[in-house]
Amino acid sequence: MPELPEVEVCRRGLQPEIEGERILGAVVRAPRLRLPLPPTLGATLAGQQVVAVRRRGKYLLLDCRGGVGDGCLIIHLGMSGSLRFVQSDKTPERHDHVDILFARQALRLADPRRFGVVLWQAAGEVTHPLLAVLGVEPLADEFSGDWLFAATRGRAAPIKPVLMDSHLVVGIGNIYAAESLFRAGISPLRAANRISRERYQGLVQAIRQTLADAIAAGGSSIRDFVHSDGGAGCFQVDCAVYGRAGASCRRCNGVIRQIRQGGRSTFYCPACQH
DNA sequence: AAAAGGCCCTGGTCGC
DNA sequence: TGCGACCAGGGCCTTT
Repeated sequence: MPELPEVEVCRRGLQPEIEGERILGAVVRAPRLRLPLPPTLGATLAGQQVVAVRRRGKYLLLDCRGGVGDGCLIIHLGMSGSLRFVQSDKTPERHDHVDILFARQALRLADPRRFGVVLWQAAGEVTHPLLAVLGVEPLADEFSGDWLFAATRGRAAPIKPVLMDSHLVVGIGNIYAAESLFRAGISPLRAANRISRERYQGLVQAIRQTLADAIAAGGSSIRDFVHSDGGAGCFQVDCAVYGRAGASCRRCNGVIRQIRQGGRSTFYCPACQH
C-alpha cells in the first residue's frame, strides 16, 4: 500500500515525464472511487499544461495552467492504487479507472480497491478540505523531536496509532509506523504522553531514516511503473517486523509478536521495544 | 478535544 | 470444487 515513500517515488517518476507537458484530455471509466470523480474532468484538463508535480502527505498534486482555468489535479492512491504510462490506445483492464492523456502517452490509474481519490481544485479557491486538515511533513525540518514531544502532550493513546494520525504528521502508514518504532526501540503500546523528549528525538530520527531508506530503495526499483503497489506493498522489501509474526527478531533473536491496535495489525519485538 | 469503532471496496487466502 | 468468513488498510464519519 502506498505510504509516503511510494508516493514520493511516484512523484519523482512522474515529474520528468509530464512537467511542462500539455494534457490533451482525460478518460474516466468509473463514476467514483472513494469520492465521486469530477464528471467533466476531460473537459477541465484539456489544454492544461502541467507546471509542477508536488506531493503533500500521500497526495500527488499536479499544478496545471491554461485550459478552462488554472488549478490542481489531486490524486490519492489509497491502498491499492498505481499509476503507469501506457500507449493511449492500449485496452484498459478491469480496474483501470482513469487515463490522463498526453501527446505521446497516457497516464493510467488502476485501483482495484477503489480507496483512491481523483479531484480537481480550481486555482484561487481555499485549500481543499482534504488537504487543509493535514499535519506536518515528516521529512520537513519542522518535524523534530521537540515538536513531536510537544504535540503529544495530552495524547494518552498508544504511540503507534498516534503516529498514523495524518492530522498530526502525514504519510506514515501501518508499515512504516511499525518499522520506525522498532528502529527506535519504542513499544507500539506505550502511551504517547509517556515517552520522554529524548526518546522522541530518537523516534523522529528513526522515522526520517526509515522513510529515506524506503525512498532510496524505491527509486532504484522503478521500471515502466511510475509506481508499483506490488505484493509486499512496501519498498522496504526487507521489513524488520512488519509481516514477520512468529519469526525471530534480527536484533535479539526473540519472537516477533502480532497484536491489533485500532482494528489494525501491529508487529513488534517485545524484547527490543519498550 | 481525544479516542474508539464503523464504513467504503476488492482480491486473496483459508477452513470446511 | 465451491463457498463463505475473514483479512488487508487510509481516511472519512459518527458516537462516546
